[in-house]
Amino acid sequence: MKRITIKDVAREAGVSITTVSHALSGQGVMKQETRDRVVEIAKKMQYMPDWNGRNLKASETGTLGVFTASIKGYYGILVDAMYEECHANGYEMEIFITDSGDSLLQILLSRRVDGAVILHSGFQERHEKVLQDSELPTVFLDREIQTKYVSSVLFDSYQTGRMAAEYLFSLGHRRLMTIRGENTYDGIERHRGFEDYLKEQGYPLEADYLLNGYFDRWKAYGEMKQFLERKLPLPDAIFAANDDSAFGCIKALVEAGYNVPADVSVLGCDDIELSQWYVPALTTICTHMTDQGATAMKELAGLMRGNCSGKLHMIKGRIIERASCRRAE
Amino acid sequence: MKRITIKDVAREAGVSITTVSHALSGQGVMKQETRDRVVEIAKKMQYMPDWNGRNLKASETGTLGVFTASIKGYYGILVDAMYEECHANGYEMEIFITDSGDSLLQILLSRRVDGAVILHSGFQERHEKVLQDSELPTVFLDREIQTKYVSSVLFDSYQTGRMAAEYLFSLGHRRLMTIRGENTYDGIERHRGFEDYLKEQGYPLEADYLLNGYFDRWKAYGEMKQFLERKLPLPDAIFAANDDSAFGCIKALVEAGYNVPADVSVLGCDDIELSQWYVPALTTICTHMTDQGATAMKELAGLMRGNCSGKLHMIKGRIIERASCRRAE
DNA sequence: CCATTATACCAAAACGTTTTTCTTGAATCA
DNA sequence: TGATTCAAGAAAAACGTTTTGGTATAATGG
Repeated sequence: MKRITIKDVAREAGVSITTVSHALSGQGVMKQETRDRVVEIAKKMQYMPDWNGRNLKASETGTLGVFTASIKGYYGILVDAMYEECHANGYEMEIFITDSGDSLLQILLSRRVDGAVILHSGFQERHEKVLQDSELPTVFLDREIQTKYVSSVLFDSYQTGRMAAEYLFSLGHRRLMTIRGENTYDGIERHRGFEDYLKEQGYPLEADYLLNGYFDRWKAYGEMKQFLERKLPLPDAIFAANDDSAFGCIKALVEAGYNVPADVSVLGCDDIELSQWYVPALTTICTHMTDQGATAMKELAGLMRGNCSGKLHMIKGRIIERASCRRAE
Repeated sequence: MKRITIKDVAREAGVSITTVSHALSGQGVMKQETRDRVVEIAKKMQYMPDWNGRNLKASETGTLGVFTASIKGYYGILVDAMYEECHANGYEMEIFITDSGDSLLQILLSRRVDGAVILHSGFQERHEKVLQDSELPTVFLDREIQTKYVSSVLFDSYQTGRMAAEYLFSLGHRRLMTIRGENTYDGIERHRGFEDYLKEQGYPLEADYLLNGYFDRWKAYGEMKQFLERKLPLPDAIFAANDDSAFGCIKALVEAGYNVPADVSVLGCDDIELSQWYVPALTTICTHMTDQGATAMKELAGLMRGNCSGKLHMIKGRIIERASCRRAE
């Protein structure tokens, strides 16, 4: 690959590289004519300053890094929201997809980003320590860390679980089922809140009515199908840990000849775009994913401007009533 | 932000920076004891070689760049597929989201990527010329460019449009409607194929039966609703330029009291994940999006290994029969 | 006419690496 | 013993920039 450097431009223009640099950046003093000529030549030669060379010298790169394990589905929405906010604040955004916390840290320390948003379950305590030492402004999106240079944005999963139970209770349902997502911190918290509320109300969750959906449509579909084959009494209502498992669950119910919500109410969680398009339109708890991503990036941009760190933004769920839940007679 | 450099390690270990570099990379000759000690110290200090410094020297960075205007929806799926393939080939992947072809080019030339996949409608002819000069191995995912260093992966949109018409014809439908996506090259081609086939069969598309959906659910929904208010005869079948507009279209039909497919068949295009979950399950043309992304990255990886360039991978659509289309009596 | 100032430009240092070349002292060989 | 090789490591150059600190030449002031 050929690379056109500042030297090439300097040679072509018959000036020093200093002059080229100054001409292009608008710095220094020189004849307007020289400046124009150099700019013209640089343009004609399609010269673009090398990012490595430039930023080796510079202390700031104008770039914020986003570190995640995936940009699929849920993560894609978060990252996309960050992008908008990042640009709105005049920063470039770089996305780094990494498998492990180790590689994350390596990239974090070796690449020149001015700040970072981290959304990675592989990031562990030992990594936190190193991050702390690096003094890089950082926002975490999936855990609570508040130190110097570090803020976090958190979704209140426990409260959401409680909210789900409370809502279904308020509709008059008492025999509840849940399809939990047990593979993430988020899922565990949602479930804990749900179960706590039921226990407090004196209707603790029965073992047969706890299904494992792993936040996955097909897993939830399979679990539900299996449950239906056991011919146990149908629950009044089901809380699915996310919209995806709600869809899987509804599919199994519909295929077995049941009607949602006439025979059983189903409550989802997330409010992904599909939910309003589904038939029946899904009643769900909005987790404000776009808001989560935007808030994280906004907080980071604030940190960059010197705002005080150590903040915690707690984002709360909100019930979106549609057609998949109904009041018990 | 504090940065630990090779100098810091050298000072701490009481050796030269050369020795540190050699010790860490396993190069050069030195006492095993020295090597071990330096490695140990570097680890303890959490030293990570700076990417800028390193790659300023190196000719290859082991990184492939993906250039796109968005990672939302459709694009997210493509990019995600690329990521898998990229890592499988031992490369790191960097995603650059840019607004314009100009900024794309700027990043392309200034960042050190070994190769690039471009999926950006803002990339224009004048940019192609510059790219050509740079000799960077590149794969385009949305247009046909085949030159030295450049290959392309294309979805056969024209053929897909024909296929759609042919399929609906084969079901016995004659009065066809289409909701086209006129804002992209892809959409224009799909539509052209669709209309050509109808013309050839002697049933040219009537003007009232051509709706503009811009590949968008809500736009399609609005257009369809507006059409229904005009009380023109319902078409036998509708070809929506993508699944999203199919959903919008079906929603409008259902709200107006019609049944899909009993009253009208609807054929989508893309086969996004939701399609099989929708009610009715959407009959659609699979565009193999994951395959498109993976193929592009695989081709790029091949280019990197010196495979000959200038290839064109044409990906064909395939009808997925589900529940939204039925045979005419 | 000498000292000062302004103009227009350039040389060199610095950024953090890797790599090539060089130095030093010890060991081996003839 | 003097020449040669080897080991272990260091100095220096290179990568492409920006920035700091010059250096000529011309213009100005007294």
